[in-house]
Amino acid sequence: MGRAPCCEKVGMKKGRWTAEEDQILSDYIRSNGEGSWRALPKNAGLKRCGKSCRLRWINYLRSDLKRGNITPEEEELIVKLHSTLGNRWSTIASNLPGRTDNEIKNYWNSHLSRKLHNFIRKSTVMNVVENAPLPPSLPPQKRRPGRTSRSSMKPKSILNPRNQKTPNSLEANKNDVVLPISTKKNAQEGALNVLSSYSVSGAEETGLGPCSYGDVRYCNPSINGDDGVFCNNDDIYNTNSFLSDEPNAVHVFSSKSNNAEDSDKKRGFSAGRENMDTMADDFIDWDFVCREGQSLWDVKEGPPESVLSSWLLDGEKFESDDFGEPLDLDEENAMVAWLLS
DNA sequence: AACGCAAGCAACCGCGGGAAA
DNA sequence: TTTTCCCGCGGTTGCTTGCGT
Repeated sequence: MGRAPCCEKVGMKKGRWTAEEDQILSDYIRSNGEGSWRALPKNAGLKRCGKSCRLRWINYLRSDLKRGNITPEEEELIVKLHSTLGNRWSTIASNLPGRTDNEIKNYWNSHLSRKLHNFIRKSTVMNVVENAPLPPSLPPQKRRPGRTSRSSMKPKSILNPRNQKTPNSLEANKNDVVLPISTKKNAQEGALNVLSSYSVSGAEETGLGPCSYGDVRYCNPSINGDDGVFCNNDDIYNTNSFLSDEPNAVHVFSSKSNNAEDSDKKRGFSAGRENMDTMADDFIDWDFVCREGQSLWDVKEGPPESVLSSWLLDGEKFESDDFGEPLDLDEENAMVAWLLS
């Protein structure tokens, strides 16, 4: 038996709240207090779902909310807490007075996840030099300010033949670089392993190779045994070539496209961002990145492990796979207190 | 100046936990 | 013990705004 709806859906208004609705809700809660959200709309005379009223009050109308940008101090605290708590936004928010879980979640998904994205790229690229020289000069990143778009985080469709080149048709890019490869976590059976890349923008798109996230499982493992190919540029899935003939090595590719959006639209691709995260967990040698990486906010000083791990671990995965059982409330509070100390 | 695209944020949705009946 | 209901959380979506071309 399915759950009963939280409220009568018919006749309920959705979408943006008007100033008038805000006023009604605020007035009602100030005189009657919070709670009884299910009954609130009817009592207050609002044509809104109770959940919607609650959300509006908590995230916007409460008088104790702090407005304005997240400060660097708050950001650091968010990162620290996230490293311990994972995606438990409400718990994190409870340690940031005036901030809501929704606000922090949005901030993480926009600002901080992009930092993570760039950080991974930077940290892995920096290690390339251990095995092979980087190209003499990489074109500077050119992108609009702001976060990485959702669409640009999508893998290229593996279903569209346009996206699939046969290995034979591929040629190594002269800018390709060989990386050490992780054998800790293998991709799906029959797939190639990990890697990373730097991005090159401003060049034309010439086609998509088999080494983007979406395509990696179609790479032919016989090409070079355990080696793998994986590309991660600013628009993470773009790549156009691969070739490797060295054991325990992978190629880092230059990209010839900086606009995955158009390609995705043309192919009708759709995928959630978490898919990328999950796949990244499968493919990336986190130990390697953690060990060698540098701080996102201060490249001169290595970050505390607790902080660094936050950037690199998906909250869910970190709870279930890497850090044992979730903390109970007391342990969690103790951990938070320790972090805040 | 107009258009298109991407970022940011507000809001919605589904689910799980806990309390009450 | 089971069922129902409410609340809260986290993930996701879609609208608005602003920037770049």
